[in-house]
Amino acid sequence: MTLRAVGARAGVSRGAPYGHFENKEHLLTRLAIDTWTSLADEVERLRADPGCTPDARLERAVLALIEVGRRHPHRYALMFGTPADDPEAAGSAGRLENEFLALVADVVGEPGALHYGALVMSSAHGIAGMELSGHLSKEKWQVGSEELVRTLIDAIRGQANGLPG
Amino acid sequence: MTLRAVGARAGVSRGAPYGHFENKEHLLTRLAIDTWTSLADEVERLRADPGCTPDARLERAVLALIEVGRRHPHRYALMFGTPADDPEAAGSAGRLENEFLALVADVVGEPGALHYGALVMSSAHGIAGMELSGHLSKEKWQVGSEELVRTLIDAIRGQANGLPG
DNA sequence: CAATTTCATATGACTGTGTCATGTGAACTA
DNA sequence: TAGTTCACATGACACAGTCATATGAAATTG
Repeated sequence: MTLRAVGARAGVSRGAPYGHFENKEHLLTRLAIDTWTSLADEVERLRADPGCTPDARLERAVLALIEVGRRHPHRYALMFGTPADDPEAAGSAGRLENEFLALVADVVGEPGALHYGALVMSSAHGIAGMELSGHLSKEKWQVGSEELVRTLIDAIRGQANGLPG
Repeated sequence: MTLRAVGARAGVSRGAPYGHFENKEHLLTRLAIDTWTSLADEVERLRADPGCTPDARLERAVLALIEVGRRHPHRYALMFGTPADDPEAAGSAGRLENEFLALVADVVGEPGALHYGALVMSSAHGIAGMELSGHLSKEKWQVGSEELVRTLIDAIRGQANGLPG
């Protein structure tokens, strides 16, 4: 997305955004932060929903992340493309990570939650990325993202419960 | 990387690459293909090494993918950023995917190899991506990529062997 | 050896994009 | 009414991707 395109869509000139943002990267960082925050809000609501098992809640959270990639690929790329050294970006990303951490802890227990949380977060991001880039073709692998998420959660639950410590 | 920078490094002018590549995207696609191919070669050699267990071989293959991300972040981004609709790119990517598939089959058995292969490939990509974007800070998660890879492989092996079908 | 074709590259021009200095008009304020 | 503020437009600059054209060296051909 070019700044001219942003301007055109908003009906203003190309230089107008520079009154509100220091440069293009700052504008993009703002978009990334908003996306992180909105997704964190969604997962937070979802985590408060008592109407399903911890497994199902975690699954829906992971699918929510993947859905952002499907619906807003550019925004999704910004989330993980924006350097994490911006404090506000790191904060909003951390909020989502903490939501995932809590959901994972409900599935695998508190010890090891960080461990499996990192794996779930990374795998979710990887599934989204593979699907986005077209490298997760159903024709090739005969599975879709939804089944992968299911398999992932089953695997870590089994691993965590079967081999404590 | 701009084409002018490519030219400067090669000691030629900015337009010189256009005698060899149709446009910038084609040049970058070529880089992506070379990276896919080189990694597939490396994993193929690794797979022929009889000196370690199937687990260890798969682990080293995943780490090889992550290592590309560490050493050549731009090339890594090109691999999964280049649209997979280019036939040659799809072919070279498919070669690496098949190497992974074979390695995974040695660990979890033939049935379910596609299933777990897709998960391993996606998770590996996700771990690499999280590390690259700085979202896998050891301070936050208290784990590094190496341990995540270990955990991932343990989890899918346990899952595949414990619950057949 | 001379003429010709081929080929990689240089050069200059055009477009599009990020950026900024400056100007302008409207809304708000004293 | 005059001054301040604020968002935006305008025009300019630099740079990147692209292409048409020119040049000069190497290879080929007679």
